[in-house]
Amino acid sequence: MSVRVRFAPSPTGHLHLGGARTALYNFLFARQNQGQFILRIEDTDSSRSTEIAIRSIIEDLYWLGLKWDEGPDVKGEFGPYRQTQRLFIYQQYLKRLMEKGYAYYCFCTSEELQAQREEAKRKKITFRYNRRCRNLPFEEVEKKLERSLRPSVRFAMPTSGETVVNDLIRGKIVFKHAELDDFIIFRSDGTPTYNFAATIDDATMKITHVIRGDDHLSNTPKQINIYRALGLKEPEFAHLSMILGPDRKPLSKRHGDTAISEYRRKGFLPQAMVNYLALLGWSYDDKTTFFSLEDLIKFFSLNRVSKNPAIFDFQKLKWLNGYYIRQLKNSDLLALIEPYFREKFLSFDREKLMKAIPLIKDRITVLSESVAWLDWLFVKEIQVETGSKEKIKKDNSLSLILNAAYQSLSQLDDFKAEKIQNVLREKVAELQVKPKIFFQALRLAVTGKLVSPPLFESIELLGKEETLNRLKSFIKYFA
RNA sequence: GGCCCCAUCGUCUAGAGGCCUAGGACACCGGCCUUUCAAGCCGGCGGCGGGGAUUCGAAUUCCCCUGGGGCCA
Repeated sequence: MSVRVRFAPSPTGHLHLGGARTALYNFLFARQNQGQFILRIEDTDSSRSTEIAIRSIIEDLYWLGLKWDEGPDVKGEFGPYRQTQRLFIYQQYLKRLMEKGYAYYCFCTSEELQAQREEAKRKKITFRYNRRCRNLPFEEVEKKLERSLRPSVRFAMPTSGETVVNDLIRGKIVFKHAELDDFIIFRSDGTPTYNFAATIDDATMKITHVIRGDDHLSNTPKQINIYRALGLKEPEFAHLSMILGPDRKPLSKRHGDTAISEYRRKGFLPQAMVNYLALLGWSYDDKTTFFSLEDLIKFFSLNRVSKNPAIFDFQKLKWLNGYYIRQLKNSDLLALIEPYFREKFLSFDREKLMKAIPLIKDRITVLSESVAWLDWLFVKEIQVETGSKEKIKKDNSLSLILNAAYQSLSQLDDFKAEKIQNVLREKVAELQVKPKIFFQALRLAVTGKLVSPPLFESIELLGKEETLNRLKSFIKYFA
């Protein structure tokens, strides 16, 4: 039987890092086994689900390069792929469960249940539903229904024995039935609960491997019992541990960006995201670090997925992103950073930007940073960083240096980096100043910054006329 | 509170009884290169949560504790 896995997000917000990793692992597992990867939207909580979120999740998954074989936007024979459109299926299976005696109406009110809860608390025992409605006589059920009481529906769990989950990552986990409750599978408003809907979906979509977050581990015995009650074949389970923030709490907004779309916007590359996420909880061996999606399809395996929760390391992601930026062809990098320049400048010289790429390629770690590295090249008037002048030499050598540089450069016809360097170095020797002082002064006058791309190449790019203009006005106002 | 999961450098991890004087990567520190910042190269710092047990021998197996997390309430 061919492998079928799914990623089943709730469209209540953006695709976040944890979800992306789960999707990635599912995708890899499917591809590696020539199986099917399915996208299912768990939008039963319609109050919090939005169309925008669905679109954004889909967009982010595609951006990461994770394509699915069946989903809301890709037809497949097990659809529909949105839970809100599958209500009729849940009702069908609910009916079957009721007929087989594995589900029953529960007329207990929330007040009654609350009272039970409080009593349990008082007696310091664990609250468990007392199963009062489990064996209601048929006539009584009928009578209550006729009085149009709106019952919920509970699943009749086995009362003894145990359910064993053979988790592909964690191994054997035993849950005693005595610990498990007759949980609600249909609410009194006629909507299915998560555990029921997800299970029926997985079963009817013929999912063979459920790879999902750790937070569902405790739900698994309930779900397995639904499969069994229905006589359906259970899938394999693999539970991934969570991604945590630096404080070891589940990753959330207060730890910084958690949405994939945010990373995309700032200029992270999908290659880096995929590589980083793959390594966050999985490893191939003791040294290999770089993996393309193709590599991962080849090398990924569930039994090398780590059991411990992983703390998200933004630094390492950035480092990886810088690495992938350096691997890019210049023309590709140009295309990627252009949007950031369009956002900042009404118009700019695209040729110039292309030529500037080698100067920043080793320096940027996120695409959006390219603007701060090169803005001086495209503005009419540079902004001199406050306090920067004070950081370089304070005596009057500043004007001396800049005048000398002006003189040399103005006499230079072949305005190329190498030539620029030559004449300036001559000046440095002649004036007997430290190269650092000389060049930092010049850098500040030309770019307005003390940290910039390599100076001579920068000056060449700026062009003779503009360079001289900047020197002149800098001398006038600052030196 | 009940049940469940997890535990190796600050972080991600390698490690499935002797190959471990615990390996790699990020971060950090130092050096080289150098006009700044990077990149690159070289080097350094740094860890098996604690206690028992099994064994000739334990990071590795078992038990307890502690800590973190999840689900249910």
